[in-house]
Amino acid sequence: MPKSKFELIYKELKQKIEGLDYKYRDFLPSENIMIDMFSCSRNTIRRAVSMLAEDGYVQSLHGKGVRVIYQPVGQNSFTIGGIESFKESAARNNKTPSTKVVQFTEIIADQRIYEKTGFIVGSEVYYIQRVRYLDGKALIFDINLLLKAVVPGLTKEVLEASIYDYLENVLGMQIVTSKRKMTAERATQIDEKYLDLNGYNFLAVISSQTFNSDGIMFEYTQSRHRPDYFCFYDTATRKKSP
Amino acid sequence: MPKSKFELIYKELKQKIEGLDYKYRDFLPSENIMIDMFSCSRNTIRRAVSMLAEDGYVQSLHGKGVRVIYQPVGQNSFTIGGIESFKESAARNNKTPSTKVVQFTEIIADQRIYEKTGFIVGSEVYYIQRVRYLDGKALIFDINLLLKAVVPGLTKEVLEASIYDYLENVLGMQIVTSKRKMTAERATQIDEKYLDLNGYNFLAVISSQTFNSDGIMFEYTQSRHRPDYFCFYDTATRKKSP
DNA sequence: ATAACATACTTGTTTAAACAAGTCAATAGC
DNA sequence: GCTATTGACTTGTTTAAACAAGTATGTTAT
Repeated sequence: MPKSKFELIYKELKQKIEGLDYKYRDFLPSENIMIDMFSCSRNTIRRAVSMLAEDGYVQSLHGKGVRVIYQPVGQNSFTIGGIESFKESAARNNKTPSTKVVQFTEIIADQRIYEKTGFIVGSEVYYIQRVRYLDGKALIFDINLLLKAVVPGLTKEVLEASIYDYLENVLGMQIVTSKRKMTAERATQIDEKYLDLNGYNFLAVISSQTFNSDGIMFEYTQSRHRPDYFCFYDTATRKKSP
Repeated sequence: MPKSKFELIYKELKQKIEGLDYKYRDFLPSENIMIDMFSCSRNTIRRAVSMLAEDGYVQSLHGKGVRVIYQPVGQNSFTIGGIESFKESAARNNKTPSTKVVQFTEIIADQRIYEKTGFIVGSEVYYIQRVRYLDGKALIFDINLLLKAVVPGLTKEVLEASIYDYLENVLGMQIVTSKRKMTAERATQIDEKYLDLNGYNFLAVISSQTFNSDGIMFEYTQSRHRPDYFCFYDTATRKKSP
């Protein structure tokens, strides 16, 4: 699977920053130096560096250089990254995941569902509820709506394993963009029924719409997390305004 | 203030998408067409389009075109955008903002503060607590720590207005990168004392570190929001992995 | 009819070059 | 000693070109 050059450079620089070869407040080698290091053009370097800037790993200082602003993070809560499956996140957070399917039916999207999820009225969708366990504790309650047309042969076994694995490796679908919304909500009776809430009466909720490589929104997910095991990271860069 | 070409194109396309000139699931004009429309090079177009993709406004489909995936959002809660001041967010959400300073002292960063905020031990910092009102309701509790060396002449008047205004327009400082963390937390006694919690016993919390154009982290902020007035949006794009 | 191919599109990657603009230190001139 | 300028760096913007690769639609040959 030959990756593109800028991705390789991006990955290598990222690893060096995470491995503290380049430390917080250090400068990366200048573009001209990196051109020799990686034997590529300036544009390719700049592309890799700008990806690191998007990740909040570095910041470019006009006329001076590119400074590392990455700081290693203390890992006690469950962090949410880019687009990751539950299994991938669990692995990154060094937890053992498991999943129980508690609901698996089909419905037709009506006006109310459209407003909540974005599925066009009349679409046939799977409606799924799952409880996610980390190291044996029921910490996350997932509600999935999946476009039936895009995921025809869905079974309970797939749901207990990983939908993303199935989509990407079996159906060959590529997940590309995910729009997410973060809120905090009171726990419902269903949350209380299925989760180990440990006294909490509220949850951190991520609602997301996922688009495949055809630009079709094929999934709506709501993940309801116990707050003490939840953490969402984000980096923003200021755009010149008015 | 002459902006760069790619920013102008980005802005124009963004407005057309928000104004529904290009609607959900539409394709943008092809790159070659836009080269003529804006009389510029292909790279410049591609840069503007990739910014829209980062915003979750469009998605590129190899060999086919660039599809709009922007959907207008229902506006009942307080949404968080890129890097925005409280005043800017309030304006965008059509609310009248006001601010009360309830604490304004100076402290020296110790080990505990370093671990929580990232300020180097021994730094002199301002410690500020403010209550933020939207349409008269006390909804947000803000804790700010600001590096004194970077913001020398800070006064209570500035805090009641807008720190960002002061930094950008008076001190000429540019805010560039912001690293943020989203969590949900139980309300403290201080929260209960100052906020109209309306029965809620928990809050949505955003903790952020802000870097200026010298790459210096000069601010740590914790914003504690009443959950029913809080919403955080984000877009992620999948990167090819191992 | 159908399969295969050609072709004219689309976006994706990479290189090269030129110029603008910010930073910093050494040097020249006072 | 001090200031001003120069020059050598840095990143930022823009154009141009070539080739790769995915998609759609035609036409051709079976």
